[in-house]
Amino acid sequence: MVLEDNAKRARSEDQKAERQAGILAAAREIIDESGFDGVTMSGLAKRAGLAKGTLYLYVRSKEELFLLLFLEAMDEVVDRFKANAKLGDSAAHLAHLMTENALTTPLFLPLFARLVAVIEANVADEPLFTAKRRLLALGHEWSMHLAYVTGVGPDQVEALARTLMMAMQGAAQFDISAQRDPEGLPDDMREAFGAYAFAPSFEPSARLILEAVMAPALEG
Amino acid sequence: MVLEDNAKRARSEDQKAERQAGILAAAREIIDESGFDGVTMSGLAKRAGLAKGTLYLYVRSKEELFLLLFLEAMDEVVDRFKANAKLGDSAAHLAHLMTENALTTPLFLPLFARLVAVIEANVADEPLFTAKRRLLALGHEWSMHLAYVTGVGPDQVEALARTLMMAMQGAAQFDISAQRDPEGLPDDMREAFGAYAFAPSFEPSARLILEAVMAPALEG
DNA sequence: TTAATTAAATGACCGACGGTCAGTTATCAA
DNA sequence: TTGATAACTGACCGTCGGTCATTTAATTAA
Repeated sequence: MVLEDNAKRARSEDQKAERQAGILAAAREIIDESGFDGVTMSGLAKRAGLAKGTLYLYVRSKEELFLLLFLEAMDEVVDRFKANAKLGDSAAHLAHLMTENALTTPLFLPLFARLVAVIEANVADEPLFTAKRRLLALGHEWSMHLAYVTGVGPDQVEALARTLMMAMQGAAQFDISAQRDPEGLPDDMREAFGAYAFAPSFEPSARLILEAVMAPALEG
Repeated sequence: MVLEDNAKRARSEDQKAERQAGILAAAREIIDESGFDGVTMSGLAKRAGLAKGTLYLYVRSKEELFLLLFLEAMDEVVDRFKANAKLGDSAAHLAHLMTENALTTPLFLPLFARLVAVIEANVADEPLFTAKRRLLALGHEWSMHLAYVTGVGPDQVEALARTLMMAMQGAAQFDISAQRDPEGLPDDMREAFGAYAFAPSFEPSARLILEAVMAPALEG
């Protein structure tokens, strides 16, 4: 289980998994420091203490790397939702939980925003299918818990979950613009960029959507 | 107004505008044939009958080109909504109109999906601000007409418009995956990709959102 | 008509990047 | 100790977006 720091080569499966984890950690560091465009495979190799060729033994492409990071983040979001959302929570509270979960899970929002147009567009088929299956399973888990806490029937929850996911995708997109440093922005642009931050965009929308579906569910 | 086909150089402003229009047209052709990744500046120059350097006299970067294309598409979407949505239309009908407008305006959805993560990320500040101002103005026009046809008050329409735009962004993202040729997809993936096409994703969500906001507006 | 001026057009060139592969060498089993 | 395995390396490649010194068409001045 423990890999020697000075170990030169990863032979066992455990060691290989640790190598990959090290690569993902190095990628997270670079993203924190220089954003997604700051990630280059040469730079990543250097940061992870490997040659560039070695990187490709553990990650098939740059986009697959991002996909792996997103899977981890999505996993965390679903786990937290299952742990925190309780039966009987109000629409407002659920909307708040979803917002907080998404916002405070590192890299979730920026990766979600880039998932389709940037990441999926450049991943080979096989790893894409693998990831997609995992994402669908996670989405299903999330939907099931949502049905449980809201009391929405299994026939309606899929539409509800899809609508919420769509809103979250859109809000994640807007949030990229909102994250821009206001320094150097013209005055009229400052508002235009900042007004679309994730929380004030998503939370009221999620609440509206949840209330619209939960109201009849409670009556019926 | 009429530019000679064999005109070698664009001197007047009209001629320059026509050159740029020709470049945009060539870009549309390439996108139709080979998708967005098929657009390279060398290939575009060849298609437009120009040297690569000349391209950069009319478009400051590849992403600014896409931004210009999106502005045209957005313009068309807003125009069509203003022309087609009438006072008294039901939520279901409005949702249908929005869906059709988005779906049948060439390039609108794929460009919308790429707008933030791909396009904005790589456009210089000045052209970005110019485009953003135009987009905000168009969004405002759209909102005003939406307020008029739904009877939603001016204090609420901004939130409504934002929620709808978020859902449309998300649906546009999903639609990219859904557009993938099912050929060669594993059976279980075929459903997963196809199920998220734009119309069946967006239209019911838009209807739900519109009904939630229009119901109290009609009562009050 | 000709010469001087302007600026549109050109394409060879550059740097950066993602990805590859023939060769090297650490590790382990015999 | 030796041979086999496969983890590792980094020089190299092709592509692409973007630049700029130079060319040349079009316009203006002489």
